[in-house]
Amino acid sequence: MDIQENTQEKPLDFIRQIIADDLRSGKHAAIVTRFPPEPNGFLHIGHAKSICLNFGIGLENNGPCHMRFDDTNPSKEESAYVESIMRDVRWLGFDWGKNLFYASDYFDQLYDYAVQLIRMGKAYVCDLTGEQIREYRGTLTEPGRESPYRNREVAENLDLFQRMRAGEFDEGSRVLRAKIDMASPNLNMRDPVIYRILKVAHHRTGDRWCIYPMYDYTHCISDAIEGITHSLCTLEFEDHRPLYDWVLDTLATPCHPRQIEFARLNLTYTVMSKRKILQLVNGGYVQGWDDPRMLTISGLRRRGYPPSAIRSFCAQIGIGKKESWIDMGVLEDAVRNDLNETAPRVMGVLDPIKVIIDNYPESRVEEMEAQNHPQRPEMGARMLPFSREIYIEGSDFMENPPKKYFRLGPDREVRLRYAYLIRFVSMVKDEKTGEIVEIHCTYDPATRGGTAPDGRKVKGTIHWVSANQALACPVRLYDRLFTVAHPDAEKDVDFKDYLNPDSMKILDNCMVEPALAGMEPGSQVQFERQGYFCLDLIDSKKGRPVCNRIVTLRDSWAKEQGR
RNA sequence: UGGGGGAUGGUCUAAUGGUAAGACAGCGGACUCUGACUCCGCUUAUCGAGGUUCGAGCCCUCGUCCCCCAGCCA
Repeated sequence: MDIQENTQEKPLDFIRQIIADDLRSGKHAAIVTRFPPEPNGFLHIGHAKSICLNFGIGLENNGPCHMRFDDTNPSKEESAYVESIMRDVRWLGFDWGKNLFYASDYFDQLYDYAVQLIRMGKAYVCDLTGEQIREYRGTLTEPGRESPYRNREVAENLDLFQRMRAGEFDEGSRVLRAKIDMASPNLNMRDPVIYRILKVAHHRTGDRWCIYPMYDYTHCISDAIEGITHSLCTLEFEDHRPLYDWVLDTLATPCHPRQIEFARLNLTYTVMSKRKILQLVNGGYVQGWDDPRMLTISGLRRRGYPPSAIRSFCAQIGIGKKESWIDMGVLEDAVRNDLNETAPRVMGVLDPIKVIIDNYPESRVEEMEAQNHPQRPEMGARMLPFSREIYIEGSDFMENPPKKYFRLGPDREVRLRYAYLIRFVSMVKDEKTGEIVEIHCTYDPATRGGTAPDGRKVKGTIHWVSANQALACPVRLYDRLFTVAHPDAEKDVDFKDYLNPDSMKILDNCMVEPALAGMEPGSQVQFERQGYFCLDLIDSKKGRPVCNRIVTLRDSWAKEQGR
């Protein structure tokens, strides 16, 4: 697979420029990056940006990109998340080869480094409570005060730290802190906690440890151990960089990677934070983490997004330091572009209305040849059964059509795609409801295939399925989860108030062409004139498809009507 | 009123002292057996004020606005 598809001719983003400079100057002969998720939740489209960046840079420079789980907080982490994260990254098309790591692999080394820090007089065991530590830390504008335990002897610190590890003290009773500067204007430098007691089993190390290292201390050392050259993270870690550098400058680590921060992804019409996504799942607003309306990787997969579309989206939005909101339309555009190239075309009628072709022989069934992709003849053709009774789309007939309506109506002629020209004769309405229940037409036998030998022009072409051979197929129409571009913009309004009540519509009466019966769950198709759909991975069975709408086609008629 | 970042069309991204470019959105048109695709055209931007320079989005100065930081989370 050519994963570099969209990275070829674009100008380099600022991170890739730094990397190119480092290569050119000889600072580095090779590049090593890493993707460092915490296994405490599912990956979403925002992570995809980071994945594409880190693995993309790896691919471009023939350098590895390590997969490293940042698993230093066992109270939140589970191996189930490890599995799902690996699955999602692989599905996105990336491969870490043998470079699978866990921060927990480094617990022994991390401990040894901490002992070194103590020996250097650069770390101390502090007995202050959490609350006291906060009080001593000072505020944004006032310096902090030194802990009364700050000047403990090295020997005492060593002893206490060893006993912390041995489990002699209660959770929360003591921590190990780096001794830096309580007056620093950067709060992260005011003697940050680097180890805390957590009497919790770890998903990988079990009960071996009851003290666990903190992120700031762990991440930089893990990077250094692995020989990472460029450690890419999001903007909120900018303030942490001085601490990242302090640890690596203080300790004799194998190398000193450079941390570079970039802006995280924000998308309109959705929420991105783990906390809010969790609320949607736990509150039953969506049907789980892989609900097709969710922008989790698993949700996108279930929705039918090809990984290549997500990759090209990530390439398109670029990397910068400015906080930005990408319009959902850009993501949708990326899927349409991708699927337009690859998805076979198919006939599917979502809101069937029966058409009876009065002059067509009752028992006859013809086979009409239909292209699988009009622009790609190499994708071949299939045969569509045609007969006297067919279904067409409810919206393709109007009793009183407005101007510029090209479809079927009284006294009109339209083309049935790949079949015949038909002309309206009459319609039958339900006596009680007034609803149109069937339409009678005649066909022109001379127009087989869809072209009139007399050269007469027919503006409208509509899709159809043969009533007898059609396959009933439940369809779910998905739409944006929220009705406003920035659902979580207002602090005093619950973002859930903006949930789109029509984000999922379930249609039970859809009729699709028989070819769908032979398709594998997960396959993507275009229902001509309607949109891209996929056969649901879970609910579709061979021969009994259930389809999800991935995205609609652009629809200039709908736009016209909206005016 | 501490520290760290950031400001280019409606939204993203580029221009690395030398014609402000591309994508998405929008508008208009062509083509069309998908009102799709494709193609053509158009509208819309350098936060402000000074300065340096032949020349500034880019360099300097002073402002303005926005974001992040006071977890024993990552």
